[in-house]
Amino acid sequence: MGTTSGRRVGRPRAAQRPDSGLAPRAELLSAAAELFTTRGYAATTTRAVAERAGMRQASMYHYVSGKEELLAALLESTVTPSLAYARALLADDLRPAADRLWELCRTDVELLCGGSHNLGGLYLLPEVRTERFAGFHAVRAELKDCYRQLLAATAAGGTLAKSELDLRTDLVFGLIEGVILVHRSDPERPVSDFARATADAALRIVGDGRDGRDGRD
Amino acid sequence: MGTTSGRRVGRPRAAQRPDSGLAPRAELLSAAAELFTTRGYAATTTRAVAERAGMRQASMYHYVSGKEELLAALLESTVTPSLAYARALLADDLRPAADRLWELCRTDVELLCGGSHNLGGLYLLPEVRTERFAGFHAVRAELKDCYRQLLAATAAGGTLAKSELDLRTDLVFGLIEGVILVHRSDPERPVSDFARATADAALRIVGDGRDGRDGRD
DNA sequence: ATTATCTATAGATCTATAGATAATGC
DNA sequence: ATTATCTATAGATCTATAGATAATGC
Repeated sequence: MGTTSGRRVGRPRAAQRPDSGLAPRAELLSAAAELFTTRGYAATTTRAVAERAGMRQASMYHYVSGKEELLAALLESTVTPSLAYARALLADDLRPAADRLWELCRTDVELLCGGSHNLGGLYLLPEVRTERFAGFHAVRAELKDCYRQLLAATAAGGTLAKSELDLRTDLVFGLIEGVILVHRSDPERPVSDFARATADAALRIVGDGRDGRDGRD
Repeated sequence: MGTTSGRRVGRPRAAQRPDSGLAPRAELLSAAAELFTTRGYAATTTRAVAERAGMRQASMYHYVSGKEELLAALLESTVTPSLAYARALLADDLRPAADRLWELCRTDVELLCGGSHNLGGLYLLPEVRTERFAGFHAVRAELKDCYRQLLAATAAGGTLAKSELDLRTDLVFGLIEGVILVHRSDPERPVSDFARATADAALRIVGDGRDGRDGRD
């Protein structure tokens, strides 16, 4: 993987820094994650990304085709693990749907807020709405559909008309994604507590009264 | 106001279009609102704003000092009316706090989603976090504090410890602001219904069971 | 020979200012 | 004379490519 040894092929970097242990492409992604989330996508230059990853601006093009590829990769990395987990939960039809929905919410919040960078914040960038990120949007739509199916399978969800079900799905999904903003406003709060509290809130929106679903609190 | 008559002082515009009826500064703000929300702040050029407002790029500087001033003005215009209303509700101590909180949520969603542009979406721009917009942040913090006070005054809120109160305030406030994203995903839904549903959801997060607060539905 | 990097730069912006111009007002 | 606009442009970017260079590999 090129991460291991000390001596590496190719011209040495101009400004060498302590080895991050990451492969160059991963370093670029990490740098982009930080800069895109804190300064915004459009405001971040290729120079800023490359330099933070320890290389010169032009060298970046050895690994990626440009900024767009970085953003696309980051977006998909945010949502793909959630989808995998959501599908597993959907298949596990022994557990009550409300428990599984709670668990999905909790895990999503942990994933969104847990990473070192506020990756979930990338959802919110206006640039993301463009055609270029259709792949991400498709995965996200599937994830939302998992939410809808779980919600429909709960006791409270079963009683709702379709339009009302769609509305509550949107509200729950909106709460989970919007939670990024909340986390931003108080990053001190322990993520695991926060994730549980958000999942509780989500189930209250669904209309399920029970709290403290995992026995704690 | 210069809006009234047909013949106006000064060199005529190069590309004249049907009179929008707005004063030039208002035209600029409206153009900026649309472009900032749909394409993002950093990605929007002064040329794009000016041209959409019907004037050449350089002419914009006759009315504003640059893009930042436009964004600052738009942000404050979004949050100032909410704050005024929140204060009025806070002072009206005859009505139950839960009713007033519900009303505040509903009105905020209407204001955020109701305008022709998705102005609330500006909150989400990463650029907004900078020092330059301290004025906006101050007003927003006051608004959030109104939410906290109303929430604390509800029956359910009165039983909460301080940290739990802060958490629920953040969740409710996050839901209201995040609702912009939900609205984006389905702009067809009638705003007034949506606003009521969101206010219901907010009160469920607070822990107050009652629904359909204004007697409808 | 292969590879990962570098330096240099052309071409395409974008912002903000300087100075000219075409209206109305008096 | 005053005003609102225009055209033109200097200076400051920023992206993406071309071509050179300094390592290891064989």
